[in-house]
Amino acid sequence: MTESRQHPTLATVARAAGVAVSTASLVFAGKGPVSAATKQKVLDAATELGFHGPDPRARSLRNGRSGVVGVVVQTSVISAFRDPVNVGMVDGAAEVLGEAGAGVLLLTDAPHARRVFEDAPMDAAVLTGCSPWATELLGSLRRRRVPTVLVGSRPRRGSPAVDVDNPAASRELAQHLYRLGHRRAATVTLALDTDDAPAVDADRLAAATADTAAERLQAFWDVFPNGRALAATDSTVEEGERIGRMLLDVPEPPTAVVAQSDLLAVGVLRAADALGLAVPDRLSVTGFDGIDTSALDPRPLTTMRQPMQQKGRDAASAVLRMLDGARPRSVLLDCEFVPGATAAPADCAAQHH
Amino acid sequence: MTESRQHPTLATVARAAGVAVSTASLVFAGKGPVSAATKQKVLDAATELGFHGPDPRARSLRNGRSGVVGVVVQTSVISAFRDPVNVGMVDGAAEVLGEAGAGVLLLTDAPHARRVFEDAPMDAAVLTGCSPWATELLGSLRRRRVPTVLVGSRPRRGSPAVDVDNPAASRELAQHLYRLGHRRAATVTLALDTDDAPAVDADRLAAATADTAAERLQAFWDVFPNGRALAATDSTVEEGERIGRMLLDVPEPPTAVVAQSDLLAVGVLRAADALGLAVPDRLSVTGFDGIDTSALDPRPLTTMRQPMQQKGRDAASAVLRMLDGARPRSVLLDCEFVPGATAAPADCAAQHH
DNA sequence: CGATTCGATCGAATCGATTCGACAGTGGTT
DNA sequence: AACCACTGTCGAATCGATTCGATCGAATCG
Repeated sequence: MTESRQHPTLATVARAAGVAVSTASLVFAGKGPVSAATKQKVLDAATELGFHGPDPRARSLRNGRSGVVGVVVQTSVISAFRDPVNVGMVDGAAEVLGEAGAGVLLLTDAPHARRVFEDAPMDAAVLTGCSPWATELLGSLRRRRVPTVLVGSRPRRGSPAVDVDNPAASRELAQHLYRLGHRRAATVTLALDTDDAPAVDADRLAAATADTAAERLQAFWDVFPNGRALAATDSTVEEGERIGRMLLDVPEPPTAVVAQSDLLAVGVLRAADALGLAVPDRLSVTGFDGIDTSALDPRPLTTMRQPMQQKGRDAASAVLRMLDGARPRSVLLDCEFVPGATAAPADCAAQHH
Repeated sequence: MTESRQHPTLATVARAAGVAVSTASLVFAGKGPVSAATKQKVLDAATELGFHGPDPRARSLRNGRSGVVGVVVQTSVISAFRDPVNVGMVDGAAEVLGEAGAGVLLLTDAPHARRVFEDAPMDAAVLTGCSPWATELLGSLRRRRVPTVLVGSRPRRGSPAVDVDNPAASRELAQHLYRLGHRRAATVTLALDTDDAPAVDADRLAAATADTAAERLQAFWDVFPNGRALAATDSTVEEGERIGRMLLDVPEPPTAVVAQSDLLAVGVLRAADALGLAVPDRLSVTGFDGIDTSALDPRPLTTMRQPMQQKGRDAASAVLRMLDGARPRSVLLDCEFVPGATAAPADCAAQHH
């Protein structure tokens, strides 16, 4: 009686129902053979005592699973989720994980959250992006024997990766411009490393820590070997405009700019507007991602649409398979070319300028 | 020796170091008095065996804390995070929780994720928004004795709430318009309930499930008792434009539109543009939130800036205090009026139209 | 009718840590 | 010399479930 005000546990309920704890457990697990009468007795006792299912903590200790998958995004939540690509990815992952009964533990690589990262109960992890910390975080996860899937980088140390085929997609965009007659092209890359300086040369590419940015730049240079490349620090419209101005506000501006993300591309469009360069007449601009930019700019972007949510879904199912002991292979998803209206044949006047 | 390939546990390490489990535990907890020599022995044994800290699952069972706080957003991640207000809130919460060593479990009120919601290990929860499910979810959390803080709704059933002072802020905006001479005003509300129909009357307001939308509408009607009100289904630019057209494409359009969010306000601006109504000369538009809309529209919005991240931070610290046994009071944050450039004195021509 | 299954239930071990009370040794106080 | 406070260490109980093997009565079979 003195325990009537305590947290009810399986033991409490079992006692009240006059059965063994193990039997009560069977009832809640829905397994084993339990007579209807006993089941009802247990359920009644549970309602009576206000017991609403077994404690997840105890359960997770016993079966070694917490039912939680960590999803690690770069830097802060706010800056990661400013980019619809990340949001789409997390959404896709949350969808699949949710259906499988697993929760999403949102983690960042921020230093002040390292304690959480190290201590958080998680059965598996999805590590997105390519921060300089990624390697370190991956190491920590491997030590803890947490199966990990990478998103947006190459497979490493036995962890499979889910990503789009960046080289193919980027080459397709560059070649599209090349076939339209463009010979003077430039590119705005995503962050390649922690360096804030925009100038990018072959050495910096070789030392880059961000696989995605590096692959896309390499593909660009495969098609335009002498194309100028400047690195943005973030995938935002503002950065796109800033770098765009640097590329376009010169005596002999390029006739085409390949931006490594749609947000950057919109920024380049703004820069072009400000400098009086008509798009696509005088300047062609391509993006990457295929997000909805209609709210940002009326001109539909020429871009590659990448399946963001699918990336999240695939990463999630890979991670779930790893929990079942499988060793899933890396996944390379295809992008889809979106013609848009920001790329056109190279303007003769501009070429002969 | 046969256990050399097993998961190392505290017990394994203790045995290898020749000390008791309890002593080894002291070492990792950094508590109790342990001699430097013993400490080193344990640490060495741990490195040797590849033991990297105690298992969070076991720890959480023992001390009844998992170090995880659930953050519940409405519907899917992708639609919740389309709104910068939610992102800012989650970011603020993640920041405070991270510093306190707690993880963020991202949950949705989606039906297919109910199992996760019920079973997830969490010590406390932050419940955002006012979906029709909120009451039910709150009930479930209370049964599980999970301390909960609400964001964006009124305090309920002993759960404190963190929110901005919607009545005051909304009244301030409406009065601003009134003082500018506007007498024919209309409003675009956020979703009031699950009904998709735009028309809103006093009865619907009385039955509304979304506190925020209801409070803002009430304040609007306090100032403009006969103002027309239409409800959006989402806080998006598209919805703003759709409802904006319904409000403005009539014989005698209002001279001012109060939108309940900045995204809706930008949509109204678009609708005004499309109908040839100059802003702010012929039409004044106000928003709410104070997000950065520069990428969406060059005209700085007249709006109320709400401290989104602060909401998240306050909710997080309230929840942490509840974990310490306190019963924190609800928090009402102030908004800041942003003059912007989309509200101007009522145009005489329009008034006399 | 005795032997065999099968279904329902129970007891006890286990998951991996935390923590409290006990205990031995050490140095200082009167 | 007897006593005390304190430090460092240990053993054992505990958190709340899951699960395996054992048990026992009843139904089935030859």
